[in-house]
Amino acid sequence: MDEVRWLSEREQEIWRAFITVTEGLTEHFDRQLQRDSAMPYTYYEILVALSEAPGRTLRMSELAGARGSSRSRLSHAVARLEDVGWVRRRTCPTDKRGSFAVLTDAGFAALEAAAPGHVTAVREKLFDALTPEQVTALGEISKAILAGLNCQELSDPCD
Amino acid sequence: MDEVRWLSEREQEIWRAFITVTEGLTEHFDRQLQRDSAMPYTYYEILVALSEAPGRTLRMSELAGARGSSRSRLSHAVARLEDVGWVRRRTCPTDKRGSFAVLTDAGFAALEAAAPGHVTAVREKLFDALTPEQVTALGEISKAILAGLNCQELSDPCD
DNA sequence: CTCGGATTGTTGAGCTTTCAACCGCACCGT
DNA sequence: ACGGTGCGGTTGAAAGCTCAACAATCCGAG
Repeated sequence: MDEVRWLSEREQEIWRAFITVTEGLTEHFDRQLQRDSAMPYTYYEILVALSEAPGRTLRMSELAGARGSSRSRLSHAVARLEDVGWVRRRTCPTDKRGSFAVLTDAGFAALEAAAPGHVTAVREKLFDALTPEQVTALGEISKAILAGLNCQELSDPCD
Repeated sequence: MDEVRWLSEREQEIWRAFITVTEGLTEHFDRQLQRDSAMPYTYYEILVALSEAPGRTLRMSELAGARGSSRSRLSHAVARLEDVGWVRRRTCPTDKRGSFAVLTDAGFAALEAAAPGHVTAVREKLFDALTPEQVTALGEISKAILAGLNCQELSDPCD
């Protein structure tokens, strides 16, 4: 089974449209947050995750795992967020290898300030562009793709 | 109309799933290309665009505009692609400001070598995960979002 | 013809991400 | 207790992207 199943004309068109959308949306949201709130989208995600956690605190590994971020990336990011005073690190008492990341009041305030603009952008550019049926379909499509993505990063097909 | 239209529980769930998918897919494809063909996805896109152009040649601005890339990004990228010998620059005879980017034979060969793996990844992770109806829906959804994205980067609503 | 503004493309600095190497600590078997 | 294995997290270098500034050229108005 060495044969490549190339994309048909129609599939190519859909693929191009899809990839253009993902790039366009992420760029749009990233720019909006950077411009209005001086943070990249990935940092916004970190602040959100922390704000929803009990005690606004998460282990580094949980924070990394919650979203698909690598440990290294998160470590750098949290270092930067510490510099601007939005996050603080605390050592874990029960496991001295571990680290907690804690959202500071300043960080929470920054998130509160950033949220309206971001949510508005998401609504305008994503939900307002779609019919209710399309929104539903998008949800199901996303879950279907996610299932296929997570099933293995190992090498072999999951079916 | 200063009120923020927050996302409902359901909308949040869909949004999260969608953003996770886009991040997951782009990371997956980027890794695959980097691992198997030593190029990031953005470079792959540049090679594809050039390979489809007449004479495998495009003006820098056309190349940038074809995909949503900034001039700066493209300039850096082409510089790098020139270093590895996949692209060559030529000055434009009719407009001395302009530059052509030309795909070399080595670049075309690299693209031919990279394509099967990439297309296979796209098929496995995207198309195989969806039903035919979902594929159709994804195409329409993408076009709808694109229309909303392009209508203005200026500032004001397009409706 | 000439000047001013717009266009094309490049450059360098700063920031984020990735990759590989690494340290310290926990856990487990002996 | 001891030693190995592996986890949790950090670090530094290299690579890519963004942003702002810039150089060179083109174009149009006077």
